[in-house]
Amino acid sequence: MRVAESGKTRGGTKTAESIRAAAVDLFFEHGYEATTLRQIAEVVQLQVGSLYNHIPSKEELLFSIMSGVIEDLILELDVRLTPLVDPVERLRTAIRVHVEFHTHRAREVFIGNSELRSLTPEHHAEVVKLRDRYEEHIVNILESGAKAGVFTVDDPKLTSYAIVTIGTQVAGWYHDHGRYELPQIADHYIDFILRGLCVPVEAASTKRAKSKPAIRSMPTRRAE
Amino acid sequence: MRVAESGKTRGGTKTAESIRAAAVDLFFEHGYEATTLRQIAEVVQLQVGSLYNHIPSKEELLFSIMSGVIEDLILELDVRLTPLVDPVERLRTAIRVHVEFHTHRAREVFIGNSELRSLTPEHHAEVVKLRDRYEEHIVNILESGAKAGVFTVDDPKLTSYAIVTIGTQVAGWYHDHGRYELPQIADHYIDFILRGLCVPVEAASTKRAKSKPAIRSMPTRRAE
DNA sequence: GACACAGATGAACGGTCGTTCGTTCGCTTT
DNA sequence: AAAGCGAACGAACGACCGTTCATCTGTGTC
Repeated sequence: MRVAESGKTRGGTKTAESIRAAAVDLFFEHGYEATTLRQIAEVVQLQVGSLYNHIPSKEELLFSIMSGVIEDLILELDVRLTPLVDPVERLRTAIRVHVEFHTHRAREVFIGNSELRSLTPEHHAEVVKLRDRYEEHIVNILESGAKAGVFTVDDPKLTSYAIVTIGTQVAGWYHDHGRYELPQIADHYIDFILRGLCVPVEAASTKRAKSKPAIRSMPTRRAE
Repeated sequence: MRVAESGKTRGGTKTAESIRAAAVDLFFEHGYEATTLRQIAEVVQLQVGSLYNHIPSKEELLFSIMSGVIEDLILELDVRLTPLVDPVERLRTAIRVHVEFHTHRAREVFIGNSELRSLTPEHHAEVVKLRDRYEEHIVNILESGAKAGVFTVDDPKLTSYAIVTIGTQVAGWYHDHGRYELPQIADHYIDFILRGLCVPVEAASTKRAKSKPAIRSMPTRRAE
């Protein structure tokens, strides 16, 4: 899979881009409030004041990270979903994209999920709007599948919460070269969710899987 | 259901208890790092310095909140699970306890899930150990159910992640007098999860439900 | 070689932070 | 009435915060 790299989609000079990258690392590790502009400056080998040649403020830096990652996610989902029409296949792909994106961009995603309250009211509202727009995609898939009679879903919104959160939390513990391969994880949850929607999984799950046996080992430790 | 009220289980003077309560509110609303001891002092009508007659430090205050809430959760789960032997019934109850506890103690739970990195390494390790102990309970239920042949579960650990996270995120948007009743939410997710484990839900779900029709409306907005 | 200009510098600003501490207050026990 | 003591006070500590700004530097253009 190809997920757009951090920041590739948005412009920015070399320096601005490395400031952003350093901020992502530090915000992820210590949190936005606990991260100092002086720490960021040290990583990018600059004086504190020099940062302001590239960013308007600390809060704007956070906002650009948070809005950027959701925009990329929506973009990626759109691209991957466009050629598909079958609701089951669309849901399967949506889950796969969600899991893959959230693990590939885990640090940014984590920031996006935990630093909302540090935004100004205006930026807060903007990010929430983007997030809503994403969840709407999932709900739409569920509803079109329900209408087609292929999903059994009491309440699309409630169910979408479950689906999204399952995929999101993978980012919390997955890391490369861990015990689980990413496609395995995605398939595991896809099957789990499809069964939850009363889709006969054996027939639907032929795209992948079947190759590897069920895994029994555990990941070492959840991140953070 | 009766969930132990915040702090009831642990001792503490009147003042110490109101400091803890104020801290929970403020940590929840603004985050640990962004919360000032002066804010806490103002809420409990004290001078800043006086707080130190009741707490050893700001970090210890956070730690007592975080460890306390998990301890209460484990306690509650133990109490409710003890009389049950049937794996399906045990899982059903575990999910119900998880959802109910996480909504009743939403503020503390949110703090517990987001402020881990503000703890000292020692406290961090201790909280993680408690969390692991809780998840072990869920895994055990899944494994005993799998052994009994009533659950179909490829990977108990992976599946327990999904189950726990579904129940946890409810705390993020549920609020009293919202569009959803708590038992409805729990039942909805219980059925969803049981189907994911290949348990025939129609036969198993007679305990509750059937009374109200499926709901279609949405909650106003996710919290935070 | 003069000029322009983006970007780096580093000192400084006004604030706020968690924590400490000598002191005082008010209640209980003698 | 005196002594003892937990708790509140309030000023102070040193450290660090995000941000500003006048100044310098280096590179490309004419």
